[in-house]
Amino acid sequence: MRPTDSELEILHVLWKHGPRTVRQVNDELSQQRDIGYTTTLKLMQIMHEKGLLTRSEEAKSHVYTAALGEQEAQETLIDRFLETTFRGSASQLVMQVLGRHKASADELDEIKKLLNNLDHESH
Amino acid sequence: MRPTDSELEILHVLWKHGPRTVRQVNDELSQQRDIGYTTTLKLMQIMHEKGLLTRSEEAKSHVYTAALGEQEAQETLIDRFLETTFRGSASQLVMQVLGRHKASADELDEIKKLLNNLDHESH
DNA sequence: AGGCATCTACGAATTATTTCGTAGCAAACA
DNA sequence: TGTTTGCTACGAAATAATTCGTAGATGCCT
Repeated sequence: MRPTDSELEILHVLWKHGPRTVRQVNDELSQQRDIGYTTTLKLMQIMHEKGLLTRSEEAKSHVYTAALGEQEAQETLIDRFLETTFRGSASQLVMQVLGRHKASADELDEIKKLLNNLDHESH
Repeated sequence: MRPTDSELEILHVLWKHGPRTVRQVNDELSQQRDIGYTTTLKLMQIMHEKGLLTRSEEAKSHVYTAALGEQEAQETLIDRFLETTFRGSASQLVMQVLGRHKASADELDEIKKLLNNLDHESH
């Protein structure tokens, strides 16, 4: 299941805040950009059909929940991005990202730690 | 200028082999998947309109060249991907990629070297 | 009860992308 | 010269993604 960009916007809201109604999601999205209520509604209905969201219909306003975790979604998207943009070369992607985007010292340390672990595994 | 997935396929061919005719690009793409000649032609014409490709019309078969470098294109795409999928957190992206995709020992070394350089810059 | 607010569902317009058929032109060939 | 081959240009269909208007239901408020 490959979320589109608009679908990702919605998923981000649900990942961050937990289960939400269309109204709540729309309020959040409205802060970021112009978007009509029925647009959000339709998107979430389609995502529900696709299985990206589950929903409880008990209350008058349905409450939606992301059907997949953030990591899980990111994995799918990375695979695809890596393939289309870097022809599968993970290290090339990493190098470009590190070269261009700032990471804090702590984050750099974390990455180094991870690298060392990878080294040990391969010995 | 944001290349689509199909456009990227074509750019990859041109980056790898240098200037090529529609026929040559199509021959290459045909090895990867089913695609009609006029599909490739149309795509490349549109990319030309958009300014993604330049072309020489001297010969009967036009010769196309990528108008932007591979790195340059990757930068644009990374920025967007980082934003939509990781909400801008570069280190999170790097961690996920390293955790999930194999890189050779040499590549890991290169990444470490880069990390050390980044460290020094920040001191 | 009557009117207002809020919700869902649905249809449809719009835009972008991908795909390919057809037509017309020009060079190569028999 | 007439036919075949290979090219470009163009139009348009098919698909996907995004957007929003309208209609109908339900509950709330006076």
